[in-house]
Amino acid sequence: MKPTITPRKQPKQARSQAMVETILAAATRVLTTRGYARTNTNAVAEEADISVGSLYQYFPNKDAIIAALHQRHAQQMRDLIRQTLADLNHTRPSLKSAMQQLIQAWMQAHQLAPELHHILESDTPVFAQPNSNDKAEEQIVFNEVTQFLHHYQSELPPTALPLTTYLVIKTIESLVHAIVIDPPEGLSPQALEEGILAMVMGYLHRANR
Amino acid sequence: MKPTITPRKQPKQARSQAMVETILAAATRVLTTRGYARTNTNAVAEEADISVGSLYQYFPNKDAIIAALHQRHAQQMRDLIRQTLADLNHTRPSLKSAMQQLIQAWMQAHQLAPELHHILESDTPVFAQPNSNDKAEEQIVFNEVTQFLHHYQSELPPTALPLTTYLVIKTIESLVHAIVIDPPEGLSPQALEEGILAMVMGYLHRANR
Amino acid sequence: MKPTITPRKQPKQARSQAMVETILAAATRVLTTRGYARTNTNAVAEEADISVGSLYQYFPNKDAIIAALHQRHAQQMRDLIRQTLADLNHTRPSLKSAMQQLIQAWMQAHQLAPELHHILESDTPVFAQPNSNDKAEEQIVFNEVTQFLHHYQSELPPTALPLTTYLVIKTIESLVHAIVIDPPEGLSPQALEEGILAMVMGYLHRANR
Amino acid sequence: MKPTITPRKQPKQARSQAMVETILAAATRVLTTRGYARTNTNAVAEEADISVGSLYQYFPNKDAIIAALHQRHAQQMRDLIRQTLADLNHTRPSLKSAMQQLIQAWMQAHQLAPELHHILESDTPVFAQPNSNDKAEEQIVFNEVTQFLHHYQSELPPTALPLTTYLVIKTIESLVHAIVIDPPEGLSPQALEEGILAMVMGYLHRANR
DNA sequence: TATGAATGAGTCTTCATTCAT
DNA sequence: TATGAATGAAGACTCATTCAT
Repeated sequence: MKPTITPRKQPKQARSQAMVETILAAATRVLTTRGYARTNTNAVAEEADISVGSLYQYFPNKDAIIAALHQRHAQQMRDLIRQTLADLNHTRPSLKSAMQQLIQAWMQAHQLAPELHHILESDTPVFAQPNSNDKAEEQIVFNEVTQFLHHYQSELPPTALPLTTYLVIKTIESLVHAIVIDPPEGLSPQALEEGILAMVMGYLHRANR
Repeated sequence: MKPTITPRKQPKQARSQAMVETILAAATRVLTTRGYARTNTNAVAEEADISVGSLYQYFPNKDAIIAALHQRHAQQMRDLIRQTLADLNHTRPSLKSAMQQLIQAWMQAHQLAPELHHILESDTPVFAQPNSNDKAEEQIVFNEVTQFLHHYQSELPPTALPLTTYLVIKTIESLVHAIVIDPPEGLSPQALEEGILAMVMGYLHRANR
Repeated sequence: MKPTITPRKQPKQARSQAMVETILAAATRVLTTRGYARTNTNAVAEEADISVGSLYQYFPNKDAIIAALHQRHAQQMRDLIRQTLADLNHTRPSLKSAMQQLIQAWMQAHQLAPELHHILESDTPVFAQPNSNDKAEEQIVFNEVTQFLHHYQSELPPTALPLTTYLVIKTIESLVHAIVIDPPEGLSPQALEEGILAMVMGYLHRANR
Repeated sequence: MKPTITPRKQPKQARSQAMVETILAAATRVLTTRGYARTNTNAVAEEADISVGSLYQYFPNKDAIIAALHQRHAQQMRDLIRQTLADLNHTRPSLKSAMQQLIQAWMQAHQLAPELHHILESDTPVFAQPNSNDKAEEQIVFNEVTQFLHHYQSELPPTALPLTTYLVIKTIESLVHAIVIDPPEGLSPQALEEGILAMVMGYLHRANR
């Protein structure tokens, strides 16, 4: 029923790519200023200083814009995480230090564009399931974390790694999200970050008890 | 700018109360079937087998219906959690057992109406901040958990209780949410539940190490 | 097409009459406070502290209420004018003095309920033509003024009396209306009233020149 | 509270201007045929043979259309009056002849679109006060008449000119309005027009007595 | 390729009126 | 007779999308 939400043209040419960026930037501004309900294609086009017609040259419909925004933002966050994971694979610090860096990376990822992130998570409808590309990317991060934890396997309790990975990722992700979106009063960012680390390390080291 | 979101009539009389229930039930059905974007007041009225006019006798506008749904659902979830907390305060089992029961309660709470929960969390715009009543209720649960943990203080590391409470609640809540909304393939519910418990217990007992 | 706009029951009984008055008073308040567009039957009923159903016992539809208001107000104004005419017929002062008193009467008539008058004249649709009763009443005033002027015929130029009457009435009525509804800045009420008198007297005495 | 009433686009381009004219013409037809209460935007759009959407491209809301109609009509009337005043300033006829021509101009002005005029005056709510532009235009006519009367000052009684102007304008305007909107039976237009002239001349020449 | 005027289906919301109690 | 909950037709307005230029 709902038409595709993937970009109409693969922006291979620099010109198109620039246009897409312009539109997404405009959409970000409109979205964060007015919220999803008041965001409409005409406003985005105007903000991008192009005509609606041109906008539809690059996106098949309104939701495709939001989807692209979502995707781009998620990609940027993932890139940051993956970069950190790559670094850790080189430096190979202690598990605790590694976890600390990972948590910090996640924190930074959430702070790339906190307003947009907030709106995308809370004010914007989900369009179908995250598409297969997203799923795949998500899986890559999952695999990389699994691999990464594998290096520390000797320190870990003999739980199946996938479960460990899943819980570690979700815990970090969720707690960071909660802290950034709705910072609890009376608890310092510092203490919260240490708390997350304690949570994850407590889990990873529980077997030693 | 946006008008009130609170119910138009305090449904004190049984009749009114029934009407409100009828409308919310219909709204739930429409919302979970079509999603927020395709949910409109006429459809809700039709589903409830009443006229739009009647609907507007009980709710000042469309969003007030969603808000009421949100509130009612959150209330039901909270009630279940608080009931469990009350029970635990009587039985006072071991910390581990208590946590296990608490996690199970949270799981049940999420399964009261998983579809509605999903839609409300992902497809529905936030209407301003959760209202003060919600905030207050949230705080009550927080306080009860704090108090509850207080009984086990001797077992816990000397961290400030509010931070501990915050992290425990958010962790349970987030992980349960993730598991219920998007169950990871290859990991059994059983294992996941144990994993959550391990996560929380690892955190709470980390000091003993 | 539009149903009748005359009161459903001739309020012969005191009880009914009182009810009608209550409703009209409430309608006046609502109308002057909110304007016609925002005046609705439910609001009037509420203001009158009765149920809508009861309201419809006394008026067949919304416009009948406005019509009745119009009629009652016009009647009160006419009564005041006619009273003055009757007085003048007794005292029989000079033409000039008579005209002065007549103008003052018209002024008072417009100030019986200036707000209601304003709304009725400017914000309220006309319902069909003024009904036959109105027409008749209007005619009576016209006749009385004609008769009254007849007494001063010797002073007047030999114009057909109906024309004279028409112009005198319309001139007084219109100027008083204009002054009351939208008082011109920089001109004192006193001066304006004298101006109207000068206008009418200039006209009536023009023949002597 | 009520949003603007001024046209959405300044119809600078010929195309837009034509569209605005089309809409106003359609609105005139609908308004005079059905009356204000039964005039709705969809009907106007249909009558204009355009879509509602297009209508809203040129007018921000329903009342803005009525307001524009009002304004355009008033402008046309004023133009006619002002043209006559300009002519009189050239020819400089006798006061009586001048007044006669002025009255006739006012008569013509009222007959530009008598039906529309009637509806606009009696069936249409006032939208706030006439806007500042209207006020200003009104003032211009007032000033022009004042200036015009100034040329005949020697013939006039020593009344302050503003008062004289106000009364002359209002009298002509009101009587012409009354005659055109609801012509009295038994009185010929000819006689009525002469009557108005006599009224105004009687007033202006009263001092000589 | 870009433009942006035009389209019109779709929604929310109001309120005069009815009628079962 | 009074009540007031229920009705649902009607209408203002938005905005995603198209297409002639």
